[in-house]
Amino acid sequence: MTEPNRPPRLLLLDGHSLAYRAFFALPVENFSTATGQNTNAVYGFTSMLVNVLRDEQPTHVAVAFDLSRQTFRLEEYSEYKAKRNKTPGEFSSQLPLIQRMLDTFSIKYLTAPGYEADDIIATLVTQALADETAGLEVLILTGDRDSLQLVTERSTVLYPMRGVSDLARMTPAAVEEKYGVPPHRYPELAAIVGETSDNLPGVPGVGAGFAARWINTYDGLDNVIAQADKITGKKGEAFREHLGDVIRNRRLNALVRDLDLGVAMDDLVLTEWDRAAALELLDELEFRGELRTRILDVVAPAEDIPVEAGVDLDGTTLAPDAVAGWLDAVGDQTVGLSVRGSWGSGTGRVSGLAFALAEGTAAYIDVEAMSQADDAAVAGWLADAAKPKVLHDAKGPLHALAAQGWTLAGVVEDTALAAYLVAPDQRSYDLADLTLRYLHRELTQNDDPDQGELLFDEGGTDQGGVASSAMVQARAALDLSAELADEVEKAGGRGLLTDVELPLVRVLAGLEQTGIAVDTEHLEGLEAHFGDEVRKEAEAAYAVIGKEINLGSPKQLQVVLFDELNMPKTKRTKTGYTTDADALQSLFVQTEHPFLLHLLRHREVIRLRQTIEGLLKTVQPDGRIHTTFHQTIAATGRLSSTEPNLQNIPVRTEEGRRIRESFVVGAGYDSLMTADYSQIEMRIMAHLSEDELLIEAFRSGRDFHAETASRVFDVEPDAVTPEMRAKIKAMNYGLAYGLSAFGLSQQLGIEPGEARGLMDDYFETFGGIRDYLGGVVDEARRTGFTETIMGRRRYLPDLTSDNRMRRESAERMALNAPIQGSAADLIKVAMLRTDAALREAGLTSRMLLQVHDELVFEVAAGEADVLEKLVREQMAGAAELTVPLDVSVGTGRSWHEAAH
DNA sequence: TCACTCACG
DNA sequence: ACGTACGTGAGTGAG
Repeated sequence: MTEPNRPPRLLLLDGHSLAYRAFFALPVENFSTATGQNTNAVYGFTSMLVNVLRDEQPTHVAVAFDLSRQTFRLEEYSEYKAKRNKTPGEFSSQLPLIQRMLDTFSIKYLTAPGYEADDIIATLVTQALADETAGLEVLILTGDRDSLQLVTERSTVLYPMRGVSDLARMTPAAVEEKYGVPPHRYPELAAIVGETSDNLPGVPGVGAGFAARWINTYDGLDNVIAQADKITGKKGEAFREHLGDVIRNRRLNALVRDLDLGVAMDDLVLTEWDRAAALELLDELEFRGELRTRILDVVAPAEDIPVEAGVDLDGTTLAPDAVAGWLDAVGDQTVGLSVRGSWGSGTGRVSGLAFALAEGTAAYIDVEAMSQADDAAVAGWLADAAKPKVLHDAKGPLHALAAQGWTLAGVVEDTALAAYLVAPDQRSYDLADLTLRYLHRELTQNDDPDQGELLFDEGGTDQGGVASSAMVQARAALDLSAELADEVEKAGGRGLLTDVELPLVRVLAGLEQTGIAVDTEHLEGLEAHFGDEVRKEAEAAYAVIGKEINLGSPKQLQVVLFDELNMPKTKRTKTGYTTDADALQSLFVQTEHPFLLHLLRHREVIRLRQTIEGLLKTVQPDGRIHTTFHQTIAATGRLSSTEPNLQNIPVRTEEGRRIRESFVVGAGYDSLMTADYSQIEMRIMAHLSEDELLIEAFRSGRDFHAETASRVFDVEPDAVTPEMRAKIKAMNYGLAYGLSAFGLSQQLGIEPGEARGLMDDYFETFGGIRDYLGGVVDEARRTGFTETIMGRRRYLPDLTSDNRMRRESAERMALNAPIQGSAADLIKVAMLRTDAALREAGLTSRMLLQVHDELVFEVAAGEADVLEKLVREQMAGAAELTVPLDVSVGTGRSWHEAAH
């Protein structure tokens, strides 16, 4: 299944030239199987192919091969390609393997007797571009420069630069830039210059520069030839002398564009691949490492996996009073549990429960029709920690069950969390997606006996299929947990899952259920205040430009700023020029136009008003906001918060902080307390890098940024100026993001040169950091993933991308993931420890929020001191690092006051 | 639905 | 030559 809106894109590969390049680029001795089969060309070719499939997402693909050396060109010119070494057997033997690989990917490969791969590609390009309505874009991956003549606005050549890893993107502009002639004139130039690899000599002493100049001056090779007499000097002489060669070259390097290949574009559509055959071939070629993973990632997106047979399920709808007996019979078996009903943060109801057992039986209980005895039996079983249960995404069901008055214990697996740890970059962890991806079956009950079926006992009723779909889901969760257990194990994530993520579900459910109290009157007052400001600024802005526009429309703004007011153009975005705050600020510095000030201020206050409106809408009848925390969204391991997002409440400006005044202590409690880790990410950096100076800076307990600044600038700590400190602070923060000199210069408003110098000095001082950061990327490239202190992995296949932007982006992710992810690990552990300690100590105070490095608590009367001590202890002791974990604590009536 | 902008750590 | 710091969520405009 292809995504419906994917642009149609045809990828054509010159199999021969690419494999040939790979053959010489990769050392044979590193690529051969136990049986002595060489695989370097297969490896290199496949690697290029999957990278381009991944980076370019073509919808149609074909690979062209030369059939033999016997082509029409050889017939015309017996010396054609004569200087080429005899194709070594080590190479030829790999071509059939490449073709088998293509078969398993369901990619067509084509040959044509008497013609070369180039001619096949030229023909397909011509076919593809002829049909304007299809709108196919064409990409040609080839190591043969003759194909440059095929470049147009809609067809691009990807040309391998060195070896097999870097691709040059040859658009018409790039061809013109590199050779000085447009693509259709490239073969004219090549005819003059000659092509050594094809044994086609050109005009001696004439290079691409002169050839391009002639072609441009006389408007094409034909005219150059016609007016050859006019060319003066030695080069002109040489040209006239070798005119025959030039004409022959031009004839031979013209690609044939009208072969009868007998294929239509529709035949080249990428379709389902043969997973079993591909795995078998990968095994046979002994491709075990990173390429295997990359292939499976790229060629096997979840939706393309063929659906295998379903499962038989022997299902029962339990009649009233039958529940206890059924659950008794289950004993201590692990049960897949699916909860029907609805839920939100701290609310919900249960309408049905489905249980599935590994042996194939399943049962459904209509909760609304249950007897009292059933209720008791269910309650007992749910609360029994010795009855192991598997759920998918347990936090929602936990809320619903709690609302029903049921406690859930004995959750041994959450398949959403397991799948997240195995591959944290996924967009969704839907049960249906995972079932398809890991179990290769659809998450629906099946009426087709060949595909497995759902059987009901005689007495069973299933109105609308509710019971059967619930049982199918319970079964899917159970089967998935078994399947994912291996994957989790392989990814080294078992400890993290069992000791951190799984128990955290309960803590998060608690936070959501508790919520945080809001002073709605205060919020409403602010809303009115900022509303006034918005109107005032809008009117002032309209007055300046003499008309009313929608200030919230970047498009209308661009018209005003760049067309009407003729301001200098800002940085480009996809659709125009940016109007973000940085750009407006810089425009103001240049033009001092008052419209900009009103616009900026309007943005600021409308934003605050929006934030307030959003918050007011989410206040529940209990006067509190109950956010939802998501545990499987951030690829680094962080939590996220939605409806509303309480992790991005303004704090950086005075006005913004007024919103924090609205988050207040609730009835029955004394105050709010915040506790946050200071410089958690730099401390992790110190721990991971083992940089002695950095560790020392933290152990000293003095101002960290000033301390590091004094080291970099080599001055006494007292002599560190605010400017020096600010620069090093920006540097310290940027480190964990994979900073660039450019980024740092932007941040600080200094010249890139100065930023570069600053970085050099910094890394000179903290050599351990430099070595660590370099090592992280190398290691990740080798293994395919990064790892946090607690072994949380993030896979970054783009580290080997041929696309420079993607590759560098992946490198920055690789730098950041262990830092941000380790910090996430730490605070999760801190939450678990704190939660346990609160219960242990029997305190009434409770945890309300987590904001990445900060925890917010509601403090019960008389518990302030003991709570602070407890929280400090649990947070600081969350991990044993080579540097101390510093926790700072504040208390107050509101979140604002509780800041420190 | 995507692009832009901007809030947080 | 080209784009430029990591990770999120939400509201709005526009196609």
